[in-house]
Amino acid sequence: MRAQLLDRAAHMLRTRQPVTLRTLVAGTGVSTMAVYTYFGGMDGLWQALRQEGFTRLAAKLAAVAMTRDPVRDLAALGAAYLSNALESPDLYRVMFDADVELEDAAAADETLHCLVDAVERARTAGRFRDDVDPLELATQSWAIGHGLASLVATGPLPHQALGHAVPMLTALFIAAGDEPGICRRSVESGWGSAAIFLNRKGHEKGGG
Amino acid sequence: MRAQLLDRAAHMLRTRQPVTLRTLVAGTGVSTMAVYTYFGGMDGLWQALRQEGFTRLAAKLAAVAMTRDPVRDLAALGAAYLSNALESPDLYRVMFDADVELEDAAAADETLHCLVDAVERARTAGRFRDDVDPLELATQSWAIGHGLASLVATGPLPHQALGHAVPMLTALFIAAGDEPGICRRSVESGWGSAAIFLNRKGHEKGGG
DNA sequence: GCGAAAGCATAGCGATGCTATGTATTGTGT
DNA sequence: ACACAATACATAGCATCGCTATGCTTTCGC
Repeated sequence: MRAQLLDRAAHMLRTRQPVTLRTLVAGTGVSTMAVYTYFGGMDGLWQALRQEGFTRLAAKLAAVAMTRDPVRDLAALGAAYLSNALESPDLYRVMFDADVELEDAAAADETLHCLVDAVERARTAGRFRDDVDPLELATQSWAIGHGLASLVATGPLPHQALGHAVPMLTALFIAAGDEPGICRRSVESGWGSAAIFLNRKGHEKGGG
Repeated sequence: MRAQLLDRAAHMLRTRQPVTLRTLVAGTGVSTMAVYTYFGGMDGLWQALRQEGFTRLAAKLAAVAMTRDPVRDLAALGAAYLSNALESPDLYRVMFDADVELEDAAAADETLHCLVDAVERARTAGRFRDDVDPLELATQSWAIGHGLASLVATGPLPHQALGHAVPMLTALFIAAGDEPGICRRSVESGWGSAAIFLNRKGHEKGGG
């Protein structure tokens, strides 16, 4: 039942229906009190939705196949991140929008972990300098991804602006010590692994 | 009266009081209808607040003194951007948070204009390559600033994470053709011009 | 000084999230 | 199997939200 309500809330978010206490339970045959027994109120539901968003994101990132090229993997993770943000922009917005700020640092850190790992692999592989702090570079990559995703999801920038991720990540990794030519190829390769979504303008605007 | 309501709304935002139709007019001696005559409703007020946010930001950016070093200026603009976002994080959130998305592209473009100018100056000064698209590089700089500002303003990242802007902008500008050593000095110089706010943890948490 | 129009106050509407109370439904001990 | 306790859910009502309909006051045109 908890999962059913969460799925319904996510679906209503995706279909741009207003998610209110009454509209959420309408159609499920269940009453408003269920929201309180399971989430303790609407705030709890939003919080659970954010957790769900981070969980799905982590799953998407974990599904990215790692290769022998850690820089490529970093770009692939960035592409997966942006792809996920665009698949359900409203859920992505909820993940950062809300005023409730509980245990997000933990969830965000968890999500970032694979990025940190990839940076470490790149460093031990000699692609990045030894003085590169994996957590710092991962955070910077995240900031790039989030900046683009946020600007695109909230309106001001068009879809295709996500393509900026390629030169930005390339610049960041080159500054971390990677060789420019190789880096460019790696990033483009990683980006292409999941960029099908990103290069199409509005692959499915109205959710069916 | 319009300005008074706007200022009060901004103040309530800064002091974390809930901004509702009734709490907004309470204390001003004016009634709820004033909001409708001036803004046409709460949506109009939020929209006006966003406009106000962009206006203040544009003023802050315009107040940055331009120098002979356009790369330094770019970093100074970035620092001003982040400084403004941290001075009133709730207002900054409103600028991008809301579901209302009117004429923001115009306001955002206007705000970005000085960035584009600085990039063009850097290019004509020989700091950047000729094939650098000023609008693209300005947008990328903006994405970095917004990503950091957003992640810090919405919670997950601590204040000091804004310092990531220095290596990130440096990497971006070096990739645009600037000479690494000079670029680093320019960015650090520009960053230092307004970084007093940014390096202090929480310079005035509770608004007085 | 009179009619028109705009600015603002009052009261009430539907909808929101939430809580108090009542009713099943489940689990447990003997 | 039956009584009792605890949890899960439905119903009804509360305060508050943004908004609108209506009436009063001020201001402007002439």
